[in-house]
Amino acid sequence: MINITFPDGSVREFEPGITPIEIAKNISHGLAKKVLVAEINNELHELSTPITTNSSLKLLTWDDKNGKSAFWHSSAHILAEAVQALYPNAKFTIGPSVENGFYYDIDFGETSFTSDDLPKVENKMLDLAKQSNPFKLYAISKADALDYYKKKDNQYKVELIENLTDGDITFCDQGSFTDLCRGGHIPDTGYVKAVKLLNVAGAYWRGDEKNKQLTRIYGVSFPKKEELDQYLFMLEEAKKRDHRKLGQELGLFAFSQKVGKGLPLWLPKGTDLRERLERFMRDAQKKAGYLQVVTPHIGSKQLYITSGHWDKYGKDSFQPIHTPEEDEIFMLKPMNCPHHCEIYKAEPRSYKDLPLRLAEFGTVYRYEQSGELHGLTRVRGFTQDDAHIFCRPDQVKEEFMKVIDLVLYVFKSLNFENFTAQVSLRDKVNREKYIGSEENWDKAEQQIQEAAKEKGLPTIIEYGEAAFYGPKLDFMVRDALNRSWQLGTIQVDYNLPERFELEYTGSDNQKHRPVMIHRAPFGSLERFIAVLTEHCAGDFPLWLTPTQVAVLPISEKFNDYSQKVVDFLKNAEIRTSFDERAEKIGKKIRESEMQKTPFMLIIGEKESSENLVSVRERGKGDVGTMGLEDFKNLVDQRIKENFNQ
RNA sequence: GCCGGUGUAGCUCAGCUGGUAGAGCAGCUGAUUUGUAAUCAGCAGGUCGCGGGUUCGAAUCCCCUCGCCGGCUCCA
Repeated sequence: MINITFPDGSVREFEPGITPIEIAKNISHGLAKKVLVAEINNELHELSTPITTNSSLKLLTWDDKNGKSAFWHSSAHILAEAVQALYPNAKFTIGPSVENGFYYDIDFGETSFTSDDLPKVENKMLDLAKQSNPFKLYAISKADALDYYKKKDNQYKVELIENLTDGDITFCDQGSFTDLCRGGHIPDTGYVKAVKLLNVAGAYWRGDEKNKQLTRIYGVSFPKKEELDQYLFMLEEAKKRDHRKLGQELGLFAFSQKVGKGLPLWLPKGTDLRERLERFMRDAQKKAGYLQVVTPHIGSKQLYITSGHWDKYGKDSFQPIHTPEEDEIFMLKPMNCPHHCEIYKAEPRSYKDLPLRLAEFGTVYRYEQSGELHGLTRVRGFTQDDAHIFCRPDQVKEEFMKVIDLVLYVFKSLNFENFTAQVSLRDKVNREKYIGSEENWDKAEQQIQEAAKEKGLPTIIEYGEAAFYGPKLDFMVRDALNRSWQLGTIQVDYNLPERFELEYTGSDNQKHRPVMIHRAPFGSLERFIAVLTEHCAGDFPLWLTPTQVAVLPISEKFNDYSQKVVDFLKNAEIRTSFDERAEKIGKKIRESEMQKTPFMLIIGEKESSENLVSVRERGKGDVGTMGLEDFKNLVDQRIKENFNQ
């Protein structure tokens, strides 16, 4: 007999060779129907895999992350089978599951495949699913595997197999389709009840832009039709939160083809919101000991030769600006750090001056690839809430922790809860692409991780994601469509102090080199506002929103009293709009609702004769009448609630 | 930058296989004076993204180019 250990720690005995599906049946009929795949000793296996030794076993269903992965991965096989049936010459490469579905990268050769072709593939997939063909995993020798794909003239699979070890290679059959695959499938295709192919896209073989571009088909599948409907509904809802749509509807920003792509134009309301955010950050930074500075939008070529950016990015940047006379060359500034280094150098520094924290809302320009531009999240001209902290090596960790506090304060004030912290370290192998000493890197990487840990941040570590000059800690937040964006960033830099020969006099009266920390809690105002907009679906917090109150007279007869209300509110520094048109109240309310105005004051006969306002609050509806002072107090109280929660 | 899609009035969109453009909303004018998500009527508004070609004739077909959208690659 063998011992099987379950996730709850319980252990049961079974005959050697028993399969997970038999164990599931043994536990309950319901479970046996629901279970999709098994995790045996922490590895995904088919339910038909015999277990011969003492093992741990987790029976995974649709409710488990890995259960979904197996389901979607298996769906990718069905996608391939459908494509093979319709396009016999298509060559298959890889087809994994992803966070929300699956894809398959396919070389269609000369045939063009477009989104118009998706429905017929989708239908074929459903046909194949209905056949309930079992997924059969079996071992194959490297020679036979290579032979199989060489006959099919599939250089991609051949390349994959060549990198595998003989003895570890498995194929998986379902219906008439065979694929190289390491396993972890659902029992048969019949489990897939609903399929939606979402889009086609180009993707480079092995993610390298020098390689051939393949056609990637994205899809998602479900064990129940209703779940697909729900998912599609959710996607529609998410689109309504898109900051590009809301930005236009709420009059926050615009783009102009004439001005140029990736160059946002801030409209009055957007500017209002943006300036308020700036003020918020400026105040927080003042308390945290930052000093505000201002630097020009351009800098001489020499500045960037010193910083090293000229060599590394010169060719891929906006091209230099030449003056009419002499050989003067300037560049649009792609970052603020070199300027700040020169501010550091403007006077001699003592160890007593450190840390020196220089902050600037610095507008920078970067030549981003055209295909990368995306609303406000990826633009060519943007403003960072930048600051550089120059400190002694022994202050790095403490400064780092203070910045984490600041970022968390910002996130809390704006009700961001779903963020992750990503620690980006060097690539474990290719060390030559990083500058700076091994010792400094090790020290910095360690300090970042310690600081994050002590602050209790939920972190993920990514190797190879560090900047070339130092490791970093990024705060990642998702947009409406679940795409992940980097917002706040904290980066250690041992490079620029070296290149700019920054120094301070220590207590030993010797010259020492400071460490530089780059940090931007918002990241950029553009991206931050984009993600914030999607996060709150345009319902900005009361303290931040451009228009806090709309005053809506029921008829023009009450415009005079309404004007008094408006004056009172403006005097109380409450941002107020006044709709004095001769429209019906229903229409005025509707339009204010669509503008997501937090408060509306409805003014009619009763209000004007009794010096009252009738209050309609966002999300609550009519909350009754009150005097002006009481209303002002209500607004103040709501603002406080946001910060105290 | 690459693959695919797309581009008609300020906005959202219609316009079949080629016969020189239409709706709703917004705007303007007038009427209406209204009680918690759209009052009515009239008017005005477009070199159909730009440039070229095919054709007797192009929003529609072809080529080029620009913007936008979905991915890929990139992101100091």
